[in-house]
Amino acid sequence: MLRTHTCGELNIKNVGQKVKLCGWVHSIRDHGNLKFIDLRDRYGVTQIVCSPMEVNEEVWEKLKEIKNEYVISLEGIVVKRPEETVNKKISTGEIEVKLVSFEILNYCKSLPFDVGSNEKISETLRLKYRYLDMRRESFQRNLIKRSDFVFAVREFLKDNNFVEIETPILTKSTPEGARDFIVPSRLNPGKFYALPQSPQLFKQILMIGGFDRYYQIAKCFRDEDLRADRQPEFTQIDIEMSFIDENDIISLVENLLKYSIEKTFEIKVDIPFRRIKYEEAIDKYGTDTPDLRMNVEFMDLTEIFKKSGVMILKEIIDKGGKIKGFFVKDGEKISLKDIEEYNDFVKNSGGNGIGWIKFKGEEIQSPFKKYLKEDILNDIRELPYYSPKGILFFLGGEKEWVTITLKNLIDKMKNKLIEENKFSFVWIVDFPLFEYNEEEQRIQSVHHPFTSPREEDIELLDKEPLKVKARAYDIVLNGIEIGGGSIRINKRNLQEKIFKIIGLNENIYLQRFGFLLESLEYGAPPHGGIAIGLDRLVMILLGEETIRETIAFPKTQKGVCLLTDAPNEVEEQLLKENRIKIDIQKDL
RNA sequence: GGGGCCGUAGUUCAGCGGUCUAGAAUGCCAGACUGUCGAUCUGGAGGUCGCGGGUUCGAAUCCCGUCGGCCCCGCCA
Repeated sequence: MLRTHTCGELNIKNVGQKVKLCGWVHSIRDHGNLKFIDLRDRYGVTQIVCSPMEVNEEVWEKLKEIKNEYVISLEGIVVKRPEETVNKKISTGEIEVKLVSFEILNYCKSLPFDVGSNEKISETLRLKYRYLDMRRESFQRNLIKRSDFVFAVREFLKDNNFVEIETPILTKSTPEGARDFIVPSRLNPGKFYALPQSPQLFKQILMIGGFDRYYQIAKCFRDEDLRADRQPEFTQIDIEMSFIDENDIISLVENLLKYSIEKTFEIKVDIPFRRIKYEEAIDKYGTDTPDLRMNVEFMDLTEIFKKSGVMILKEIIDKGGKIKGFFVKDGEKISLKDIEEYNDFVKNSGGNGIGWIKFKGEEIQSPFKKYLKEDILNDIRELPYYSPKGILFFLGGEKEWVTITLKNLIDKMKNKLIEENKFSFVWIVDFPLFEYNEEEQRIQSVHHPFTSPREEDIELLDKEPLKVKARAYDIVLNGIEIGGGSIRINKRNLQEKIFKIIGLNENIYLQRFGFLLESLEYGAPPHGGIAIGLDRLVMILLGEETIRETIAFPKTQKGVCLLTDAPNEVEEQLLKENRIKIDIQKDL
């Protein structure tokens, strides 16, 4: 070992010891005949002190060569700092190491950005020099927290009898769902593997193989456009269980999250989480990923405004439209200028504008004031979420448009509506099994085609498939979907029926999923599971705005790795061996 | 496929109703300094204002295109 201690380890108890340290030169403070060097590794910073009185001339001369981010090893004596020079900001602040000798293990060029400061650096540079970015405290902390969190997850699952099993990365393309990344097969010219969008089918097969509790920290790949919370490759905590129902999975995940989050972060997790039905979520929040930190629910105000004399609203109602709205509890947070902005936003979304009533005790302020008689106001005051100094916002029009526009509106007001920054988990349940894809003119699965319908809805499959509910559940944290799962189909005939409903004919589904169908005939137990987006979850727990802050080597929005410059062109020979011809129109 | 924002010393930014011979801070280089920890002080170097074209007597600044980064819609079973 080149070192006896790390740079975060020494304290007053080590005074007098001769130690060896290794690390990066964090900063040098040169006072002429007295130099301080902060030596850093991932455990902390230790101050090295040296003066020409204390070291031999050769060492003192060589010290002049050292610059920031040089890697050095050194030997020295731990000494107590003079009382008035103790640094309370660092764990090693009570001591310093008096230099005896040192060695430069490697030099460092002039840096593209300052590793020692917390200054915001453009992400382009951070990604190109990721190894320097990683030396910075904030990003280092993120990766360490992620590691700790994953460890806690494994610990919990191990304690609960789960077996961690790896599934293939080179697997079969199944065109349902996201676009696949494909890999040519040299041994099978013209054929391709696909990278897994998730280990879905393998984990079901594992259930059939008798591993009734499986998990994996699984890499998944989807060739779709990137977002702040979406990367082409990402990691899921993938779980599957046999002989269980929805409540077992939900309760397992609640306990898993409580254990792992409380162990890793200073965050309290209260379980069980609230459950909201899909339809209710859409109706009250305009989305199936509601952010319950905002204390806001949409209400149908059509009946109330029917009685008002406001012509615009009356016309909307007569045409079959709806009036929906919501209260902002603390109306003082919203200025007339803000309302102006919201009004413009609604107009840009295709509406006439936003209606509003600001309550000030008995008084009100509203563009519709003269049409709002006491009985209507009294009805409004009876509504849930009313507060004497709140504002009611409302909007009329076609029901779905109203809901979506209200949802977009509360997103704009988000920072005024979130009262405390907590972590708000919610389950969304009772999803429909299918939805209609207008573009492709066909029925498709809301989750995936292996999701089981509710027992009581099976008879609806033939006549009214869109009314069938799924045994599926999504988990949402602060308005972001962090996971989802379902009870799966474990009977061949039901699975075949679902394939047919989503428009796969027998030839196709046998070719794509024949192996699954066959396995279902060999004693497939009832089973189900869930997948939790690890990068996203950690992102939220860390308070980060992008998933890239939780991934060591992420890609840019164009899917490029700025560190390695992937993707790149490959050797002609490799293309030949894989029987691939490139067909790109080169611009001239 | 579409919409928006951004691109100026190594870095973070200012300048953008045309005059800039492009500034600041920090970093870098040289020198001074025995208690600093964002050390301090003195001096210095450092820029094809992403790239290409246009308008203009004159463009970092206005216009068009292009490249790159970010955010969003579509897409993500």
